[in-house]
Amino acid sequence: MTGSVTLHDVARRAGVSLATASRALNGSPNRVVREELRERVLRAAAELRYAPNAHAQAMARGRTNIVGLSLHDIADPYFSAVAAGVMREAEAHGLLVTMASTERRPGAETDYVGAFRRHWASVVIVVGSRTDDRAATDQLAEELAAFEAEGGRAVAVSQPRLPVDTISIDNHGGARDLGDALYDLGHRRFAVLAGPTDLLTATERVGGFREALALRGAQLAPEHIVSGPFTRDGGYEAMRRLLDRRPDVTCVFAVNDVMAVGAMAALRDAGVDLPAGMAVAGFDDIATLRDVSPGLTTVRIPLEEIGALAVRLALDDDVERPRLRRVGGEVVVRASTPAVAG
Amino acid sequence: MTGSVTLHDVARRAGVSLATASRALNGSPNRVVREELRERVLRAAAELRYAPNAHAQAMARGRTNIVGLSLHDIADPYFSAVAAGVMREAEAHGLLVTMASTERRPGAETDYVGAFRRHWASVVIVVGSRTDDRAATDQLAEELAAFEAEGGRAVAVSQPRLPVDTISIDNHGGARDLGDALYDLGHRRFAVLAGPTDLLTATERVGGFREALALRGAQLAPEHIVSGPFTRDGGYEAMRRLLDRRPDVTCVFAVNDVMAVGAMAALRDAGVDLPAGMAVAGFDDIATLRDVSPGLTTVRIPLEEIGALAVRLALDDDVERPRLRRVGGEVVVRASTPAVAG
DNA sequence: CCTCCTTGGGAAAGCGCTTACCGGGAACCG
DNA sequence: CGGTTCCCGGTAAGCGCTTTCCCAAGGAGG
Repeated sequence: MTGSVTLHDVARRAGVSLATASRALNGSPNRVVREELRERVLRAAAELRYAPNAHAQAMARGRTNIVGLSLHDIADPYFSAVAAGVMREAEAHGLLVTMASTERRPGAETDYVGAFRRHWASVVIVVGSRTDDRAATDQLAEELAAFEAEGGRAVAVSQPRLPVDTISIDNHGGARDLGDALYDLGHRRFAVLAGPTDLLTATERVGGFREALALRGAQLAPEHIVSGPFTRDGGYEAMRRLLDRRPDVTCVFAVNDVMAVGAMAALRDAGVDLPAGMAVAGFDDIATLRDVSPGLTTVRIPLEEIGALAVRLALDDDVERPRLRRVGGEVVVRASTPAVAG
Repeated sequence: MTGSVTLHDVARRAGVSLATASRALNGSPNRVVREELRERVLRAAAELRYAPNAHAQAMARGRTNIVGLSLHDIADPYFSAVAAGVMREAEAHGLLVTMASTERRPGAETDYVGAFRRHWASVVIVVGSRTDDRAATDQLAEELAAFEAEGGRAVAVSQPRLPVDTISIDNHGGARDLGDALYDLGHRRFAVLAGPTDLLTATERVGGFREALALRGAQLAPEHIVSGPFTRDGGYEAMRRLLDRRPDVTCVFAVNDVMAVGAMAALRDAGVDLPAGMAVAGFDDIATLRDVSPGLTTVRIPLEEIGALAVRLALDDDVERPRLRRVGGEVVVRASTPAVAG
């Protein structure tokens, strides 16, 4: 950028040296600037609309106020909720958030963490969950370790096996509780729209649900488990494939709300009456979807709070690290899963 | 950050000077580095896991690859869709997005643009629309002008009166078309949930809708226009207040989808049958809400495309500026607005 | 064999800031 | 009244990189 006003200009206009100008503007520790000079400097800065160069400050100070945030897709309400929490908390601490969307491209997290390293981010938050690609996870772990070795602080959300502070959503427990609740409503024959098989978030939810059913002796046949992307269309397609198998079930658990809504659309298109013809449950309790009709039974996850927690974890300097925080969910029963006769 | 590997380390390990190391890594223009040295440098860099310091590069080069994005609330699907477009396009150009959420706090945009200026962002995108606070707008205009004077490029979305490239959504025309479509379905007596009165996006939509009705001679009494925040709860509350007035209307236009969904919830809670008891229309065609039931009639706005366009506008160097791009919407009629007998 | 050009590496000057460190003057003490 | 402290402003050394400028070496041409 050309022509920007520098501290040099301010100092000259105020008739003081660079050092004094800097001290006047930053109020340097145990160092006083005479009130008169201070005011002269502040006035000059205001008159010139001086804006300190963040890069120069970063170089001189050796640190920044940047939070790097990597997530799968900001348009997905799950991630945008977490991002909102991160941004709210970051703002409260005077931090600026630099965000990168991996679009689920393998290895993208690692690239972005690298970018954040180059920018000397003081905090990096990685939100995601891929379980299959071991090599990619190892690379990410290595990059994060390098980042922390340089003095940065990293937090992973829903991404285990990383050598940093981790926030883990209790997908297993939430799905188990949901399974129990659905059983208690009288359902016995279930199907699951299982999401992507390589996403831990998805497989944990399937696992918890299966466990609940197994304990109660309810049915969940392998052919009643259909996988598919974590999207609306993924839910729609998975539901279609399930319907093709003419399953003898009364209740479908889609492992996230977005898929559940797609599934409901597929059911409607197939002429199934909702909720009477089929009970549908989701997971996450996405705010935007709280008013779908019939109201979607789901597991509420405090997504914004998780984002905020990630920032707080990164900022407090606890001695023993890495730490693991588990965040639980709460079953919310709505109209989409009516009680049925046992 | 301490302990990070610097170019100096790489140069020493490769047995060359800083200059050569830099040239080898960047492939400087009209300047050749002998292949053998080049390889030595690259190998050394890889072995040391060298990551160039972005701030040092910014200082030396006088520019950055940062896009600053300011919006109202990333958790709102309208803004997260635009943000997704910005990020996708930015990524394609090797840019990093730094994002700030104003939470609708007055003057926050100006603060954030200031922060982006300090970071020498090469592009700043402001998404928003506040019409009342003239002083705040002027300050923002001044800040953006200063930013562009320093060589940056700014783009405003839905925010007129700013001395920079602007993308304007045709709210008026979209709402007009929607009004026409609803009229053609047989509706004659309308109400509007008008959104915040200080948001241009909202008032333009009301204006366009009113114009369509006026032209056709349909009714839109002032007491049938209720304002409220652009949120789900805003829609719910506005609808409640409207119902208290026992309006004699067959169709409600909520000026965005999120409000429309809240309104539908309020109608259901009031025992109104949907869509038979009341037609409801929205605006935006939020992707996440495309499967609400009954399907919401709305005006589709290409939000992601608008985000991407903002980046492209900022990057191409057209001579004549500032430019104005108008983006239109398209009416999508779904089940929430059934035809009625004239 | 000498001069002129080309090739390509290195030294060093910044980019804009922070922060030791230095030093002059005033205040205070014996 | 000289010496010791403070107090507070200035000088300058970096932070890690890019890039201009200089210069040595080798090849071509006379």
